Amino acid sequence: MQSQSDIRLTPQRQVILEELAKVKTHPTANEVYDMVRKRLPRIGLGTVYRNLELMADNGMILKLEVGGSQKRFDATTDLHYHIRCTRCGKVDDIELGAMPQLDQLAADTSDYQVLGHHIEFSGICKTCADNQAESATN
Amino acid sequence: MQSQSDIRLTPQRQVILEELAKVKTHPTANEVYDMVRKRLPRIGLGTVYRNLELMADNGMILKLEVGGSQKRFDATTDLHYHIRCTRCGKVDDIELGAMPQLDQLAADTSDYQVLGHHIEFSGICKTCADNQAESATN
DNA sequence: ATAAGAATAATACACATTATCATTCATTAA
DNA sequence: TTAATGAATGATAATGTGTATTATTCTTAT
Repeated sequence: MQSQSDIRLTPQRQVILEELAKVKTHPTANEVYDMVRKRLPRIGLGTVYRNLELMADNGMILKLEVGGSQKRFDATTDLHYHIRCTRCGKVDDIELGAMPQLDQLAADTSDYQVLGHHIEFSGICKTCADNQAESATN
Repeated sequence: MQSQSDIRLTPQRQVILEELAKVKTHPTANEVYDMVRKRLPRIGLGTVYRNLELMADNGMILKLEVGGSQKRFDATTDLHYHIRCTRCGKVDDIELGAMPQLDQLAADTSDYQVLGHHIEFSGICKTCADNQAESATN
């Protein structure tokens, strides 16, 4: 019944972790694949998927199951919230203090064993808003 | 530039709406398809997808982009939150007052034009917890 | 009744993710 | 050091969810 930190740090896993930690965005598996491939050109896409999943299960990284059709990954594992641009799909952190007490409230009002929560804002990012304003004045 | 309430209520759309309103769960498109097919055996899956999407755009229903690989649909359109069972994938409403003021906070601390938010709790539903307890005592 | 447009059903397609499996790599025990 | 064992990888096939296409059917207005 061990579920933590006994995974071997293969070169592939190390590079995946390093590349993920490098960026402040929240890349999809494919984007991670592209980043990693610059250093390990022969790595397989399956390996990236498999290891991202594994590291997320291990608590080493965070798997974001946000809106949109792709899952995203985050090297920062402490509780924080996100905002997603409905135009371009980009996901950013939102600077808003965590509210761990929500879990207790949810536990009180449901018959679930509550494990956690996530808040996802949606909106239009600055880039997309600017692009829109630009094409409107044309 | 109309985006509201001028869609024709075809028999298919009516049945989709009725079946969705009947359940308190948050079915996937495929589940809606199965429900609707009992009354309209010749309906196509594409029709279900197309119309769920259309009605969501229209604000008649809610499209939930929660964790897991499938989108879910909800006949209740006012702001409320959800909890998802990480075992079976089921999604239930959580009885927790809406916090619309979060949008303002998010707007203050980001350069997004904030449109809304959603809170998704995760946990283990009673059924799954009971099943687990049962097999543990065997 | 007829023409014009909208909606449907069937099907093909696209994309993200998972499964399979032969090969390679790492580790352990002689 | 070497043989054996199991884990991880890379290549590829398969699956599943959702979207696009298109010929046909249905509505509606005349």
